[in-house]
This record gives sequence, C-alpha cells and structure tokens, in this order.
Amino acid sequence: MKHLETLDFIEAINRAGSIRGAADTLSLTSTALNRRLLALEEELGAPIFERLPRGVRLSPAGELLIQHIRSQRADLERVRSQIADLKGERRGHVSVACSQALLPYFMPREINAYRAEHPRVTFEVNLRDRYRAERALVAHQADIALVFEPVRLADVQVLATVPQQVHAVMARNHPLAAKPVLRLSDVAGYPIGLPSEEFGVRYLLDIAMRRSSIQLTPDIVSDSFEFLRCYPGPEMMVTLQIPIGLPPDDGRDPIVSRPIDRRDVPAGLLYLAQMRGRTLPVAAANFARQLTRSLERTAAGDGAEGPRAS
Amino acid sequence: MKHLETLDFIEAINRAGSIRGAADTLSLTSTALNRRLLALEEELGAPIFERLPRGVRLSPAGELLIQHIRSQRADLERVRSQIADLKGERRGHVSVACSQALLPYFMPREINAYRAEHPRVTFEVNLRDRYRAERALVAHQADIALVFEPVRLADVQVLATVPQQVHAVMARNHPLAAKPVLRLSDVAGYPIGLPSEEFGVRYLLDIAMRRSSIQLTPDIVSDSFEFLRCYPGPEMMVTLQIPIGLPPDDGRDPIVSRPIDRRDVPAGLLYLAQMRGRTLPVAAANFARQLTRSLERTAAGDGAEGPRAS
DNA sequence: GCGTAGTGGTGCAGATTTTGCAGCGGTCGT
DNA sequence: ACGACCGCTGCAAAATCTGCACCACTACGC
Repeated sequence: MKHLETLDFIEAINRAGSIRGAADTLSLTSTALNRRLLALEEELGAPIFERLPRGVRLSPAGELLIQHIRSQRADLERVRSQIADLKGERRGHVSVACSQALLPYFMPREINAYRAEHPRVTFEVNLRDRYRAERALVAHQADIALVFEPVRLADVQVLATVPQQVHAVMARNHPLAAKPVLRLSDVAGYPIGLPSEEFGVRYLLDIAMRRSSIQLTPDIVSDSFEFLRCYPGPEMMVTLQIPIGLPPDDGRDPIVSRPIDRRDVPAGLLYLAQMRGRTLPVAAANFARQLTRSLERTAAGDGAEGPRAS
Repeated sequence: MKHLETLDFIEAINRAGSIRGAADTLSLTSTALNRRLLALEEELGAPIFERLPRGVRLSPAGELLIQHIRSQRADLERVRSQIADLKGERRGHVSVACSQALLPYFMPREINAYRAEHPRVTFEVNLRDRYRAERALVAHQADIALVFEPVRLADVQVLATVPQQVHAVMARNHPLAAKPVLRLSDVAGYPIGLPSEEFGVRYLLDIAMRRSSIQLTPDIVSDSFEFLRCYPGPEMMVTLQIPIGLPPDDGRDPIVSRPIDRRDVPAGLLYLAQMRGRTLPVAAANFARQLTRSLERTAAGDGAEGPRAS
C-alpha cells in the first residue's frame, strides 16, 4: 500500500538502528530515506528518532507513532480481508501465538479442520511463552494467542478459557502407571524431568510445592516438552504436562499419562485471547470461533477431569 | 498529512457524489482525482465506488474503506495530541455531541472550567439528538457524547450516567409553583408545552402516559427547549425539562421548576459516552474525566432528588 | 428523435516531486 | 591518529503526478 510506505520505513529504521542500515535492507539510498524521515518529522512537529553518534533510537514520540503504525496496518489488513470476504473469496491469513503444549496435537488438528473448510486461508503459528505471546498481540504480530496460565495484561481480551489438570507422563511399564490418579508424593520417589521456570506447568508446580511440604527436585530441566516426553524411558523418569499437549491414549502408545490429584496441584487455565478492542480479520475471527467451540468440547470432556480414557 | 491525502479524496468524492464535483471542491482536475481513485482501487483489488450514469456511489467495499479512513484519521489525531502532550504543549481539541438540555448551562460552565486550566484546548460543541449523537461517535465526528435517554448502540461505551428527574417549568407566579412536588395530574389542568417526540423527556412522558390514565395534550410542541422556556408566561403555561437544563434558582428568576413525582414519571438517565474501543486524545480524555466528576457531584446533589433549592 | 449537458475514462506533454551521487562535519573504536 | 561509520545537504537525473483535449456513454428536455 503506497501511502503506508513511509511508515514502513520508520519501522525498518527502528529495526536496523540506523538510517543507512535500513536503506540497505530497503534497496534505497540513505539520502531518500533520510529525506522522508525529515519530512515526516516536520509534519509531525516532533523528532521521531533521537540522533546518537552511532545511529538513531526511537524517541518517546516515535514509540507512540510506531504503535500507531502497527495498529493502522493491522486494521487495514482487516479491511482488506473483509473486502475479499464480500467478494466471495474465502481467503485470508491467521497468525497465532501459542504455548508449546499446543504445538504437537491441538493446533495441527484445529488448523487442518479449518483449512478443510477454507483451503485458501494461510496460517502462521509461532511459539511464544506466556509473556511474549501477550506482547505479540499488542504489537499486532499475532491475531490470536493460546497460552497456558498467562500473565494477564490489561490490553488483552480473553475469548475463552479451559481448565487443564496437570498430568504425569511416563512409560507404560512405569510402576506409577498402575494407579489411575497420582498424588504428588507418589511422583517424588522417581527421577523427574521438569519444564523450565518460564512455563505455566512449572509455575503451577512451584506454587503447589510452596504450599505443601513435598519438594520435587528435577533431574532434568528443559525448555522443550518434546525432549522431556521423548527422553528415554529406561530411567523410569516422570515428567509433567497438560493433557492438551498429550496424544490420545490408544492403548498401544509406549507413553501414558495420569492426572495429579487436584488436592496437590490445582488445575491451570488455558486462555484463548486477542488484543483488547481490536476487530479481527474475518479469517482470524472465524478460526477463533472454531477454537472456542473446540475448547468447550475439551472442557466438557477429558480436559479438566480425571484420567484420560485408557 | 501526506499519506492520507488520497483517503481524504475518497471522502470528498463520497460527499460530492461525483468525481468531477469533488475535483472542483478540492481545486483539482477530474483527471488527477480519477487517476488516484483508479490506482487505489487497483491496490485494493476491488472497486470503491459503483459507477452510475449520473455519478458514483460507495460500493460495499467502499463503505468498509471509508469507515477505516475515519478511524485511521481519528487515531492519528490522538497520536499527534499525545505527542504534543509530551512536548509539554497542553493544547488539543475536543469535539462534543450533546442533547439540547446541556447547551444553555451545563456545557458552557464545564468548558469554561476546563479552559481555565488548559487555555490552549479548543472545543467544538454540536447539538445532536440521541440518535445522531451516537452515530457521530461511530463516524468519528465527535469524541464524546452527552445525551439524555439514548438509544444504546452496541458500538458505544458508557463512561458515566446520572439520573435526571423530569421537572415542570413555569412562571414564578404560576399556581403550581406553590407546591414543592407536582403530580402529573396537577399539570394536566394547565396549558402545556412539550418537546417533540425525538427528545428523551418526551419519550419518558409518553411511556408514563401509556402506563397511567392521565393524558397530557400539548398546546405547543417545539424542538427548541429555549423557545418553550421563553414562551410568554401570561398563558400560565407549563413545560417539562430535566434539571441539568435549568438555571439554578436564585430566588429572583421569573422562571421556576418543580419536580414531577417519580411515581408518575420515572427518572431518566443522562449518559456520557464515547465510541467503544477507541482511545481518546488526551484533551478529550481529560475533559471526559472532568465531566464524570461533575456528573457525580450532580447525582449526589440536586439531580435525581426532589425539589431544587428554592 | 435528437440535441445537450452531465458523467467516467484515456493519450500525451509539461510541471512537480522524489531519488541518487558526491561530499561535509561529527563521534567512536582501534 | 586514523579509519569507519553516522546523519545531513547541493545539485542534476529519474520518476511520478498533473492537466489539457478528447472519447464513449447515459439521462433528460423539448
């Protein structure tokens, strides 16, 4: 879009940290870029960047402006998608930021289902921890976010929540697999793998451990649930995860899960959210609606309640 | 602002109803305007106007676009005002849409008070009935609206409400002026002046009359409260108004007001509102905050309760 | 039935704006 | 002290936009 060109340039300068640097990435001369910046600052009546000896940095006015630019671009994108929608072209793009637990099973299944109905809708799925997911919404880098136990920012609007009881994950031949529900003290007797502290599951566990006297001392800490799940079973290791991040038990999978008694660890909440006050593009809004329905089914089914079908 | 020029042109074409007509008002050739429109439609991938033999008319896509343009311009204005604000310049502009009752006393007093603190803030006050006030908010033609008994649109966000009991207004020597509180049946015995049907006071009265058996047959109907208030008193006429639209009784004013018993006519609500989801410019936000405080004082004082000090 | 006045759209030449090159003065790191 | 990088500024070339004359078309008046 032509009339947003200059504003895009501002973002490029901000990313590059210098006018000359941004000019290179934009296939432009520093002259032209500098001229445009000066003209815009003139129109605005305030400098957008502070001039440093080694480049430029956003001024307070620039911070405001760049926020405006992002919101404006996102809104234009929504308008374009609405226009495409009323032309009958069911295309569009959805950008999702989500927690790690959603990546292996839930999101692929949901996106598959959606694209079966709307094949011309494209998707972008980015792993963002609970802090960065919310910041991505505000910066218009994601349309919707699906995060476990988020830090609730004021600028974020919750579309749906579903409780998720923490589950213990282990090999099928693990001694604990015999019990349908585990106490935290059961788990404490075996080698344990835990996600690192920025994750919601760990956050819930840390709270639970502070309240009770039981201490879980992790033998393995990782920021990858996939790694923790795949870590060889011979050690009889136990790891912890929420059910939405686990495969449905088909009775043959070498990995099984058992819920932790909720007297020990309370259920955490999985949040579906968007930026507050924003009108989503049609495709994103429709996909969010589908997710809401799916999450409600999850909540009614096996999500919050005890043992998974096994 | 340079990059919004083309979008302004779209609005001009929409207003004029034809490209050539808009070109005249913009001091441009129809050629240039036409070219820009075609280029924009190309970029957008859809026609913005339907071509009629006698001019042009907004297409559905154009409706969407023009709404986007307005919101974009309003948002840019907010950014500019925020930038001016952090430069220490306490200037800005506030656009208010309000009911007739607010015009003679309340709004002048409030704006005076505000400008005493912030002399460089300019104001625009427009009379809008309760339908048009809300549409003005959505069309970004007003920052805030102050209306009595509005039809509540979904896109409008309520900032404050204050109940207003309907008062009867009459000459000081009117027989009814002797009673501190009037029943509707008292009023029915005298010549009556009523506001026309689009006004909130009339709306409340019509409801009250439907519920009871008392019928007020107006001798004068007007869309001007000022006219009704000034209509010569010799006729011993009674008219109806809400207290915020009446002068404080200083004991000498030839016009006095008495509340109607709330068993007959329930109190209506005065709403302070803005467009839902919009972030107001600093000046408008501050003024809205002042109004909220003033309205709360009004509610605590003489607004909802019985007789005014007299 | 035909002219007229209005509409949006187009080719081409001139006006206007934007871009790029070369060079200035400055600060930092080596 | 030197080189590398930074933001910024004349001046000429390039690109873009504007305006005139003109076309095709439709509604309206007579």
